[in-house]
Amino acid sequence: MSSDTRSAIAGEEAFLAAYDAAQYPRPSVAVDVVLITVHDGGLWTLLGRREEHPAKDRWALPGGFVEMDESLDAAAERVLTEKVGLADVFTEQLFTFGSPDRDPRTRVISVAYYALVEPALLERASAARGDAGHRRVRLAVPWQGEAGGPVDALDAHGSALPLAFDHAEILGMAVKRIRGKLDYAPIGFALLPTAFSLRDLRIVHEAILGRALNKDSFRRRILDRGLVVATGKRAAGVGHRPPELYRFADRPAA
Amino acid sequence: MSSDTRSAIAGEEAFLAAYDAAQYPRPSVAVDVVLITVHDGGLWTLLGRREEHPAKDRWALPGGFVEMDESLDAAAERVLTEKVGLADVFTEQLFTFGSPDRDPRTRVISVAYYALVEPALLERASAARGDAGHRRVRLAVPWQGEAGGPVDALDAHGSALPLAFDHAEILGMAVKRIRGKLDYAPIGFALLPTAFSLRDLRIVHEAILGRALNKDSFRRRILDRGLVVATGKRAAGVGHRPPELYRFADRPAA
DNA sequence: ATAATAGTGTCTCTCAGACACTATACC
DNA sequence: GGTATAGTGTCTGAGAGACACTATTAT
Repeated sequence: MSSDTRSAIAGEEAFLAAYDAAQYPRPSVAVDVVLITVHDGGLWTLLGRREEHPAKDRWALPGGFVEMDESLDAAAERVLTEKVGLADVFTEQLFTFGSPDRDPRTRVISVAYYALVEPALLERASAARGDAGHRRVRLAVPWQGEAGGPVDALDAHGSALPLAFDHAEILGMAVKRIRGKLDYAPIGFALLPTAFSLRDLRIVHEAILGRALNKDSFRRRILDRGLVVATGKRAAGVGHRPPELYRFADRPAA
Repeated sequence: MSSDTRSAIAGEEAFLAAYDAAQYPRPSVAVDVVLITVHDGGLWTLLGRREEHPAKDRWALPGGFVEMDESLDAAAERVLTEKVGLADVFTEQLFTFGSPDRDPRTRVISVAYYALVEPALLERASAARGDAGHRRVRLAVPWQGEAGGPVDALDAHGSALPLAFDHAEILGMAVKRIRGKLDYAPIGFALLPTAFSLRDLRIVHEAILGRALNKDSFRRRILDRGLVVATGKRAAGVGHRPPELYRFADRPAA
C-alpha cells in the first residue's frame, strides 16, 4: 500500500468519525407493497382498514417503516412476511412517493413495491391472518392502456373504498407498470399456479391489460416464444374438452 | 358536519399533536441526477470530482439532500438549477437506491432521477459553471439490450473513471430505463435542438440503443407515427445533399 | 346428441429489414 | 463530374388478427 493510499484512508476515517448524522432534519422512509393477484377475470389487491390515526377507517396498503440496517428490498420482504404472511413472492420496486404533505404526521417518503402472487396463495395468507384486517379487494381501473392515474378499490357491492394517503395513486402506478411490463417480461406466470392452461394465462393477461385478447394469436405468440412447456397432463372435470396444462419454462416441473 | 365527523377530526388532531416524529431513527434522503446527452454518436453524462470525504477524488453524480418541505421532483429540479445551472429539462424519477452501506457516513437513501438534455445546452451549462468541477464524460455500456448492470464513465483517454458510492449502478439503471422507454415514448426529441434531420434523430436512437438501426425503416417508422413535422427548411453547408429539417410535432415551431 | 371449449390451418394485413434506384448540394 | 448523403419504390419475411374447421370431454 502506498503512503498516499494510507493517508487518504486515514483522512476518510477521521472525516467519518467527525461526521454528525443528526445535523440535518431527516424524513421518515416507509415501504408500501401493492400485492396484485388475478381472480374472477379481474385484478385484486390486499388492503387493511386503518384502526389508528392518521387516515383512521380508511383503507391502506400493507407497509412499514424502513429499519436503519435493512435494504429497501429487505423491508418490502419483511412487510410481506410480517403483515401478510407471504414469502418467496415476485417483488419489484415500483416508484417512490414523496410529496411533503402526503402523510399528516410528519414527512414520510414511501418507496412503493409491487408483488405478484397467485390467487390461492393470497387467499390462504389472507384467511390465516384475518385478524390483521387485510382484505382482498377488487380494483377498478378508470383508464385505458398506460394512461395512468389513480385507481379505485371496490368493496363487495362495487362501491369505491376510501383509501388512505396517496394509495390510490400508488395502486394506479402499479397497474400502469404491470401493464407495460407484460409485453416483454414473463410476469403472468407469477400470478398462476405451477400448471395452468393457456386459457388461464390469457385470462391473466386480459385482466392485467383490461381488454380482451385474440384467442388464437395469443396461443401462438406464447407457444412460439417458448416460454411455456406442455406438461402432458390435462385439466379434468371442466365440462368440456379438457385443455393441456403447461408450466413456465424456467420453473422446474412440480 | 355530523357529530361523528367532528369527533373523528378532533381525535385526529389530538393524535397528531401527540405524535413524536423523533421517536424512530430515520435515514437521510438524497436525490442524484443522471444527466444524459448524446454527442459524437455516444452517450455522455455529467459528473463532478468529489473534493471532500467520503469518496474523495472519486466522480459522482450531481445530487443533494431532500429538504423537509420540498417534493422529490422539486429536489431533483433544485439540484439541476443549483449544481448544473439547467432549468426546464425533461426529468423523470428513475429508481431508489437504499443499501444500508452505500454511503459510509450514515444511512443515505438516494432517489435517482434521469434528465435528458441536448448537447449544446449541457455544454453551455457545464462551461458556465466550470468552477463546480462538473465535467461531461462519455459512457461505456458493457452490456447489450436491456440486460442492465453497472456502466463505466470514461475520461478523455478512454480509461474508466473511479465512481463514488453506487453511482455506476445508477448510471446503468438510467441507460437501461432510457433504452426501454425509447420504443414507445418520444424521448429522443429531448436530446435534440428544435429543428433536426432524421439522420440526427437516428444517431440519437443508435447511441441510446447501442446498436446500428436500419436507415430506411427508421425513417418510415418515425414519419408514419406522425411524431415529427417537416419544417420546410433544409440544413446548409453539409457537403452533400442537405436534409429536410423536422420538428417534434408537440413542440411549437421555433 | 348437444354444449362448450381446445386446438389447427390458412388467409390477410401491417410493419420492419433489405436493397436498388433516383435526387441533390458541395467540392 | 465525383462524392456523399437524402429520399423513394418494391420485395420479402415475421407476426398478429380473423375465421373456418376439427377434436374431445361432460352432461
